[in-house]
Amino acid sequence: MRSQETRWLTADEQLAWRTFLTACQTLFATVEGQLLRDSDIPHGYYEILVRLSEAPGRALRMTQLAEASTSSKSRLSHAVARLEERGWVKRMDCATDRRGQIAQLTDEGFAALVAAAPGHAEQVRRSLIDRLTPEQVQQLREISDAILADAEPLPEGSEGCGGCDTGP
Amino acid sequence: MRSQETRWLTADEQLAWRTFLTACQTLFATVEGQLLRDSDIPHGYYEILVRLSEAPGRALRMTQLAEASTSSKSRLSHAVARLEERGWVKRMDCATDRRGQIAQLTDEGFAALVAAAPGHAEQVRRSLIDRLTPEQVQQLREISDAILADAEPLPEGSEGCGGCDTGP
DNA sequence: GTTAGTTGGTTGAATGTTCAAGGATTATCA
DNA sequence: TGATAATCCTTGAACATTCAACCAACTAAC
Repeated sequence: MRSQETRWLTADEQLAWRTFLTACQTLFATVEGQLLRDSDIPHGYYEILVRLSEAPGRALRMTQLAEASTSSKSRLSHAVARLEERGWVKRMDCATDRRGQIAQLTDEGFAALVAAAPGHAEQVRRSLIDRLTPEQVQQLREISDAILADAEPLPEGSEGCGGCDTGP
Repeated sequence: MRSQETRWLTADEQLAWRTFLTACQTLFATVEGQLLRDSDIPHGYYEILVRLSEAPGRALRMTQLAEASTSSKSRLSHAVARLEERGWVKRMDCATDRRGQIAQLTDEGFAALVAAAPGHAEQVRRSLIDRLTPEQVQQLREISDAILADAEPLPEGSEGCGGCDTGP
C-alpha cells in the first residue's frame, strides 16, 4: 500500500527472524504438549488459572483477566465457560458495575493448578531456561521488553495464548 | 510424576519467561493481523507459500513441505486443501512413489505471495527488527539456535504456524 | 511371494480461536 | 432530562488445529 520502496530484511535479519519463528513454534508446541498430556490443560487456560491464583481473592473482572492473560474478551469468555464446566472457575456478578462479571478460581481450580505447575515449570526449564546461559536469559528479557515497548495497539480483540510457570 | 523436587524458576527466570511469552503473543498477533487484514492470508498459509516458492520447480512433497513449514502432516493436509480451493496450490501425484503427493505453487499463488510480501516484511521490521539493535538481532538468533539444538522430538504430528518474510 | 512393519497422506470429529454482531449498563454532555 | 457514545461481556457462526483412526503403497524379512 505504501508507495515507498519496501525495506526488505537483510540476510542476517531474515535468518534471525526465521530461526526465531521456528524456535518459538517448537518451544510453545512442546510446552503446550506437556501441559496437555500430563494435566489436560491447554496453555492458554493454564495462564488464566495462574493469573486468577495471583489476584486478590483469586478473582478478577473479565476485562482485567483478559488483559492479564493477553487474551481477547471473546476468547476469554469462551475459555471461562469451559473452565466453569470443569468446576475450576465460577462467575459472579460485580457489585459495583452491573455489566461486570467476576471470575473466581475455585478450590478445585486451584488444586488443578497446583498439580500441574511442577511439570510445567520443569518443562519450561528443559525447553528454554536450561538451554540458555544466564546472560542469554537476561538478553531475552531485554529483547522481549523492546518488542513490547509501546507495541501497536491491537485493533480490538487481540491474539491469544498465555503462560507462566512457577504457579502457586 | 518425577519424585525429584521441582526445580522452580528463579524470579529472574520467571520474569524473563513471562515477558518473553507476552512479547511473542503480541508480536505474532500483530504480524498475523497485518497479513490477514491486508492480504487475507493466515500466517501459517503464508509460510507454506514461501517454502513452495523457494523450492525447485516451486513444488515439494507433502512431508517435506510439512517439515519445512514446521507443521504436522494433518495440518498441512487441511491447509493445502484450502489453498487448493483458492487456486494457489495444486496437488499432483508423485512419479517415483505412488503414495506421494506433490504440492506445487500455481502462478496465482505466486502472485498472491508477491503481493503480500512487502507489507509482511515491513510489519516484521516495524514489530521486531527495528526495535532491536543489531547486537540484539544476533543475540536473538543465538538464543533461537539454542532452543532448537536437539529439541525434543515432538510425539508425532507436531505444532503449527509458520512464517518468514522477504518472500520472493 | 507373503507377511509384517513402516512411511505417506487423508479424513472426520472434537476442540479452540476469531470475527461480527448484539444486548445491557454506564458515562458524557448538551 | 434525554440523547449519544462508550464499556462490559456474551453469543453463534466460520475457520484453523489437533487427535485418532485409517487406507494405500513401499520395504524388509523370511
